[in-house]
Amino acid sequence: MNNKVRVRFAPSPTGGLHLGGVRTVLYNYLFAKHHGGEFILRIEDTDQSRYVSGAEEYIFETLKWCGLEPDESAVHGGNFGPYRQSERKELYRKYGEELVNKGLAYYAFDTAQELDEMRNRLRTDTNPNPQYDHSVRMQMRNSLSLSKEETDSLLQSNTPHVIRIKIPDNETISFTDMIRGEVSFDTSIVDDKVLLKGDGMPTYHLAVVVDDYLMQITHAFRGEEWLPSSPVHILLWRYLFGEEAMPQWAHLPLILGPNGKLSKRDGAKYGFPVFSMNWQDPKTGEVTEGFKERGFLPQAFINMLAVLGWNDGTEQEIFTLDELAAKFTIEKVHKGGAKFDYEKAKWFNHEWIKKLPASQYINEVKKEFENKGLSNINHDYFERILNLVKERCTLLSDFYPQSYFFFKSPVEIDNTPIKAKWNQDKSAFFSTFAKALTSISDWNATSIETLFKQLAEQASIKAGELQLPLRLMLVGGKFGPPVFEIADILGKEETVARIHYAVDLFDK
RNA sequence: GCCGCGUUCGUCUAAGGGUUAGGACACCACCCUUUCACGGUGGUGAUACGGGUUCGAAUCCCGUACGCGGUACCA
Repeated sequence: MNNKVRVRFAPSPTGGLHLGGVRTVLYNYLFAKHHGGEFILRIEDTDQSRYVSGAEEYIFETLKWCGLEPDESAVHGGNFGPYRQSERKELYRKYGEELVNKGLAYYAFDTAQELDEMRNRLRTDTNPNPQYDHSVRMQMRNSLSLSKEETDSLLQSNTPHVIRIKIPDNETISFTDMIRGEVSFDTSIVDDKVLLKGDGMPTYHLAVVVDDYLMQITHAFRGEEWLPSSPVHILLWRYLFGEEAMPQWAHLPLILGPNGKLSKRDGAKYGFPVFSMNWQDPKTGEVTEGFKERGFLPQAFINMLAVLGWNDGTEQEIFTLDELAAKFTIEKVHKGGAKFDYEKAKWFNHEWIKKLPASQYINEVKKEFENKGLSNINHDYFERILNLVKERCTLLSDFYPQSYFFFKSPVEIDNTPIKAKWNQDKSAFFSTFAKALTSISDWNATSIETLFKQLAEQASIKAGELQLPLRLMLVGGKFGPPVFEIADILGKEETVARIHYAVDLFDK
């Protein structure tokens, strides 16, 4: 076995991927690339009752959009498959039985009712959540409390059962987390977790250990909600494959919403996306909005997630994926949970819209224009416009309101900003200007502006006083890029037509 | 309840015994610009609390508070 870095992201296909999930993918990916290692995607679909159709496809689409393609997965292939735990079902039982044979685990025949009964019986104010552990295991129906004969006969008659790990009591288990350092637990408060379920599927606890071993995972990153169950996993490693073979672990801090743990409800409540892409629940039809559809660039989304809980030690904040891969180290991951800030997320997107040439996102924007009824847009013309207005756009969806006027002549113009100062002289100026424009031979922003200023001086009107009216004529509102640039792009004919139209309107 | 993890401006964070506690987002002011932005300059604003250790603590130790997570045949 070589010592090449191998990491995995192991989602459970139960719905859309939210911020925290994508960040976990990202950190896995960055760590792998940083070390020239491999990034594996493993689907943890061991709970058939929670399976949601479409969720797996969604995960792959998200990775594609983000540019975080796995080296190995159910769709990318690889030598350590299958990469779906449901397809590995047969593998797990033998490890469970190996543990039972070694006396480190046991068969348990308790029904759901019996478990309820035990918990109700033991529940008190100081122990609201009784566990199935060393203190009660001998009172339950399992291969420890039952005789060998009873157990065998139950097994032979196919009595539904699970395999539980037999957690030793009074032992301290510790490990070194790459982010948190030394962490330890007392096993007497750990319960005898189910390893193999009644339906023959493994639980997460068994599956993650077996698969991380079989897939030769060297470093494992997961959310900090897993920290409390780490002693179970360590014991499993010790019992099955040896602790030396165990991957190094890093428990990532959680991403929080405005009120604690970030949930998709927060998105609806506070008006920001929490999923990477739109997710429609196949059962309820409910749609949860995604960053993609909100108008985020994948580069910005990734960048924002990367620095939510990580920094490279300098003051740099804008990073490309390649830069991140080059600079990412797990030691620089912050220990505390991070509250997601939508305002800052938007800032990242704005920065990326400005940084990238419009050609990188022109197709997405064009799609939106088409949806709004503007089709047959000339590609080069459109690209020029996007580059001109991009610094005013925070989201991709801002491009339409910032530039639709290039494609639609203003019809109703609100002239209140200039109404008080509009007079005969100005009206005359614009008529002269329009006429003069017709004969410009070299049509560009500078020549238009020069002409405009010359004529203004001849008419003894301050050029500044004429700029806002001109803007209103060409744009229809008090916004947009520099007026002469607009005239330049609009072209001679259209510019002149808009001026004539508006002069008539303002004169009324 | 018990166990674990965490805690620096409103938010994301830097500073791993000696700094006027730095940067970014947001906010405010001014400049640039006779649109809206971009940009520039400046400003408001933080080491949760209490004890130690030390010449010296945001930094190390202990306690408290608060937050989050876990306590399923879910992951």
